[in-house]
Amino acid sequence: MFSIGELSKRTKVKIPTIRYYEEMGLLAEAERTSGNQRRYDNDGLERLSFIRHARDLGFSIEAITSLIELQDHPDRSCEAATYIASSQLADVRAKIKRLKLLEKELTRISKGCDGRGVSEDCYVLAALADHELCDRDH
Amino acid sequence: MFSIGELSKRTKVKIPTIRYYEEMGLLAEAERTSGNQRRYDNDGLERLSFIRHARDLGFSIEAITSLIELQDHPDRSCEAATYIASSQLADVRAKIKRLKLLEKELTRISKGCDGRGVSEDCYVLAALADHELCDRDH
DNA sequence: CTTGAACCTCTAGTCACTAGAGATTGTAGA
DNA sequence: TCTACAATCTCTAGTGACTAGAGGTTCAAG
Repeated sequence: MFSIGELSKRTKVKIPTIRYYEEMGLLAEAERTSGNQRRYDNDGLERLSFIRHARDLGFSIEAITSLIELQDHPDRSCEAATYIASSQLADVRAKIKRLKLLEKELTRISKGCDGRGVSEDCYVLAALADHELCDRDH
Repeated sequence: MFSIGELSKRTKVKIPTIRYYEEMGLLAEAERTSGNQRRYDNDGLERLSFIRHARDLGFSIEAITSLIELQDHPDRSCEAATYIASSQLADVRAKIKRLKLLEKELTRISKGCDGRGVSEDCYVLAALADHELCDRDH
């Protein structure tokens, strides 16, 4: 049995965040000492690691809640879990695509006034003002 | 002179968002009719387009505030603006890098239980629970 | 002059935390 | 056993960039 601070250190999840997860129902309510402090065991550690990993992968709290529910009801859980993971993957791919477009345009914009003589107007500001200069929509 | 609804239509920025930008000081306070409704001219339209474009590119409200200040004080504005744009670009590139790692891992996870026979435990959940399976840290 | 769409302000909610105040508890050393 | 102080507790409020809704007012077409 260990304290919230210990759990925090082991999982690298900040203390207020742990309490927040508990409040949100992601984490079961922890046992308490007679003095009302939380105590955790290995189960709590594993569950929090799971949550942390899923958050790192960009799953929303809502999605994680679903995944946890699936863990507790193993019937059909595999298909549902795969579905959630695939949606997440599609989401990530869409974000990458969009960011690449942004990268392209920002590269163009940033190159405006490099080492060479600075013209009267700032190219960066002009580029931002004039959407027509963009190669594509966004 | 046109109304906030008209401005919204032309810029594709929602009405409450326009008011929010005004409140944040991004947009100058609009002129008002005798009945207290906002009226905009071409200047307002251009400034909002600028803001919208910058937001689309992921610039924060804070960064846009700086860019707008630069527009009003053209001395040295070019270097400063280029700096802001470059930071933004670095940020975007970092995000892309991170998302690509996530994509890789999610692909691996999603492939767990495809069409073939569903095993006893869900691979997706197991993969999420066990960080050790990851190729890299995140 | 009437009607109803569009506008106004204000408050509160979203997501996933984070920060701080003020009080209580746990624990190591004397 | 006492003391000191680090760690914990609950609670409220703040973050960024909006979004939603209530309840009231104004504009413009017919």
